[in-house]
Amino acid sequence: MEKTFNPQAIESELYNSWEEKGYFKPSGEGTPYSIMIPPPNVTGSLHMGHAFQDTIMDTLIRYKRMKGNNTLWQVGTDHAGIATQMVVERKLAAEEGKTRHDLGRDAFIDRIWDWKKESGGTITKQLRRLGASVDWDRERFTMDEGLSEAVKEVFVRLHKEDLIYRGKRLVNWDPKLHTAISDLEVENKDKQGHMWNFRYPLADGVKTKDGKDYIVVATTRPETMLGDTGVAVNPDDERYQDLIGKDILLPIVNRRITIVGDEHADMEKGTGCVKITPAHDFNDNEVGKRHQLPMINIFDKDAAILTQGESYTFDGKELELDAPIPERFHGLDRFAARKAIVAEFEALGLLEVIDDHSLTVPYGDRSGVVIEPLLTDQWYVRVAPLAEPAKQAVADGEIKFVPQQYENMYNAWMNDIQDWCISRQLWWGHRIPAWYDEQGNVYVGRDEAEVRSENNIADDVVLTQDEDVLDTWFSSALWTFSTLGWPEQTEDLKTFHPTDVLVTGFDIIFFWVARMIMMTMHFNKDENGKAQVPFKTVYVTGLIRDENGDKMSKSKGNVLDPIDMIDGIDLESLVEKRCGNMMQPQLAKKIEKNTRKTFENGIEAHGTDALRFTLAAMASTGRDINWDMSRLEGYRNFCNKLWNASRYVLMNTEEHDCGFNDAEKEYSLADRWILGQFQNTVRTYNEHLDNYRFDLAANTVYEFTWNQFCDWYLELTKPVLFKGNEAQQRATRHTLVTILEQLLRLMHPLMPYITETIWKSVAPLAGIKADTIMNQAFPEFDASKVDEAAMADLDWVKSFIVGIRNIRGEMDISPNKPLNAFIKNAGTEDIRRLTANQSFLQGLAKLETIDVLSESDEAPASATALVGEMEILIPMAGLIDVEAELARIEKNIEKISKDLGRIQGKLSNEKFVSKAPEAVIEKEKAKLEEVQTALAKLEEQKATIQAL
RNA sequence: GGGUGAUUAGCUCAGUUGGGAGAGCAUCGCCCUUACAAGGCGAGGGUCACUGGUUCAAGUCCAGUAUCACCCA
Repeated sequence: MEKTFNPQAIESELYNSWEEKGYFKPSGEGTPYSIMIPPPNVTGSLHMGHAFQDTIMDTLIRYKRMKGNNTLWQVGTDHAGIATQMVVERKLAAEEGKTRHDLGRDAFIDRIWDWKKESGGTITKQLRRLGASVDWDRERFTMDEGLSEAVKEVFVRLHKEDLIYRGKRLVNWDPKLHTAISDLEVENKDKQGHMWNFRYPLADGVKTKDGKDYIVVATTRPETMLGDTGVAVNPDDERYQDLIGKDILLPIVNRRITIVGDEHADMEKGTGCVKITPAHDFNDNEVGKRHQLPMINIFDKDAAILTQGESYTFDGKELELDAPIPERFHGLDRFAARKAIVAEFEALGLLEVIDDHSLTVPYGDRSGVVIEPLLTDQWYVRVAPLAEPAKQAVADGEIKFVPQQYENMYNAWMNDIQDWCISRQLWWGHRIPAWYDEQGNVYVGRDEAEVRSENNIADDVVLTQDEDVLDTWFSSALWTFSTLGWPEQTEDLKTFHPTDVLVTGFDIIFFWVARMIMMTMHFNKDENGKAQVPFKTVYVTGLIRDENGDKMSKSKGNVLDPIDMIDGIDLESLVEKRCGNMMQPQLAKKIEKNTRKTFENGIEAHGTDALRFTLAAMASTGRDINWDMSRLEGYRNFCNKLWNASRYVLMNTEEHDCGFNDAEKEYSLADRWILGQFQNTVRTYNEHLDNYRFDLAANTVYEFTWNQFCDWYLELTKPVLFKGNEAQQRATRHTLVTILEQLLRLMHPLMPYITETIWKSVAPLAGIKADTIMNQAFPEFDASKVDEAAMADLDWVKSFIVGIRNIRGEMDISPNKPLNAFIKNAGTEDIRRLTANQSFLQGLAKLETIDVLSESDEAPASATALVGEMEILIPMAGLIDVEAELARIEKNIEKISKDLGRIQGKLSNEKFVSKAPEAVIEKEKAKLEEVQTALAKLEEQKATIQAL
């Protein structure tokens, strides 16, 4: 074995061999256990968040696989409608100067498939590098044939059940991408803006209570006044009560609109009068609906002013109402229109005041432009009926969130759920299975033939399919069952559904998790007809942020590629990667500067195992993670530690008798101790994994490996291996091999590569003949191997050695210098332990002699260490000066006196003694005695030395 | 405005029935000791955000305040 662990040398080759041998496939035996990967965007690449979640999924899958479950980790990608279409459109524009319209729909879609072929491999390559043990033969894509069938089937069935409908509604319109988006795709940002106060003249000579012939409305969107169809005042507002039902003559367009009384108008806010534009504001829309005001649309698809307002009723019917718009506004963009309208009000003397105002502005999360509420024809899922069972499933504990607090978030959203706008004005996606005849009648069916036959439509009637596609999340919502073959009732579906765990980020609980629960429960029933949940547990991860706690994003240029953590990357390549091909090139300079500052020397290679271990170690419950390179380095060092410990074990066991036979074995105290320690580690580790506490599991195994196995046990084997008899050596070798072999199995789910590599050398020594660690049994706790007496004895040995090391450390005595030790005040138990472990003590504390003093013996002037009541003396002659030892004793006395004070305080408190549980009091009493003894010994030592 | 979470060592974070404040990294000292200098041994470092309450006992439970983050309106 190499002296330093070199991950690159082993990883890819191992992965390929695992994959080739089919180890990732379900075994077909044991209790099924399945996880569906949250499908990443096919044209994207995996970021640290994916690496995090994939590590957790792989850890769970490998853990369960080793426990004998029939495990399936289903892999796949989604087609990411808007994102993908945008990428290909940009590419097309950059390379050929064409738009998708130049190509036409079919040709453009072909281009997207080409692009998918070209870039789709990125993710699968990354997943392989991460060691993800997914069953590649089952890889799915949301746009593949089977899944498209499922999408169609679901759409048609929901439509038949009247759970899908089409309607002219106010939607979130993205004027840049020319598509509707769901409210989840809208990002609300707080902005500083203005509030314009306009005078709206009252018609028919009506006057307000204080004698004015106008009222003042306040608005943040002046341009929409062209589409105003009413003004609302609060019905309880005495200032305006008598104006309800009266008319206003809307300036500029000279339309008569009515004053209505509605709670929406807040008496405290502004003037108490609100203009109502039902076609361009969600709140106004509600008001309009309540008062049956007409809706007037004034914007086109670019959010520029129309030449003529379009008026509708709330049933979506066109109205006869004439809504002319003066020519000077025609075609103006909404922001230009705003300026023009304000200027005109000012010119008319109707602009009262402009106030600064902070407001929330909706932005499209993809396009970054301000979203416009717009009246369009869209398809909707009526979600409320689907939400009921979905809420119930969580309430009943059929689905558990880890951490549990996310249930609140889920419930809050589900309780106030809005219908889901599922149509998108895009080309890339599942085309909506609806056809129109020339009269505009709509028919839904699996294909045109079905539509014709079900509706008795003659062949000569022209039908055209809806141009729109479905929201990507519509197909993702079917992921757990569509990937298993639904609508066919396949064996896979029966075996692996419901799945066990969903591992995902909190940011898509609404987008995906909730919708998956609703869709799955609606379409999947068990043999008793009970709705099936998609998964039993939702493990919600936090976000991975950069070292400053900022969200990682391309535009900030602080994104890290997990592969760069694994393989390393030089600074220039990293700068190029972050600054090249940017949507906002003006940011490149700043990003370059930050990158050069944060990663002065680029990034070193750390290997997959170190990355995975780091991610696991930082995965505490649902909190965001601030990425910390030094943690990664620390865990890479851990890999190296494990590697070298294994080298030591192999060097001392290979080609030796390791006792996997009938030959006599004489186990040392250290052997019995480490076997027990390991069992305790196994127990806690299992518990932590079962509770999804990957951080604690990682810590447990780290602590055992480094602080127990390496720091103590390996050192304790040296005296045996170098000086012991054959039976002793055999037993220690047996223990070394046994512990290491099992430890590797224990760690395999977290660190697959290094464990497999070492295991292949170690397993044969333990008499195991197998190809891979992957399907070895997972270690289970065995109480019979925990020897409590050995644990106590070894604790004593440790304190002895640490005592000597303390003296050496604090007195600057080289660890190489052999010392002579005297023992004072030893009890019979001390003597037993001392004689039984001479070689350990001498070896690890580097002692030349250990002499036990009898009570009458005169002790030389010494530095002292305490083990219980026993004193270890290191003669000072020639080594230690009096002042230094006095200072050391003084420091200890101070420390212990503090403890003493605290304990005495407690025990002299009558309330404590009378109310605290007996066990606690006993513990304090024992502690008191211990501390008092130690203090007395120290004082005694101090006096002795002072007397010199 | 409503809700959730966070605040513990210089940094990143653990701390699960309330009972001696922990880890990794960083810092300081000594050591290239025959598995490992990506190492060994030792050391220093914290009014557990603040205020009040419950309790014999609070980082932990309760109430409030402050700051930050996120979600919703």
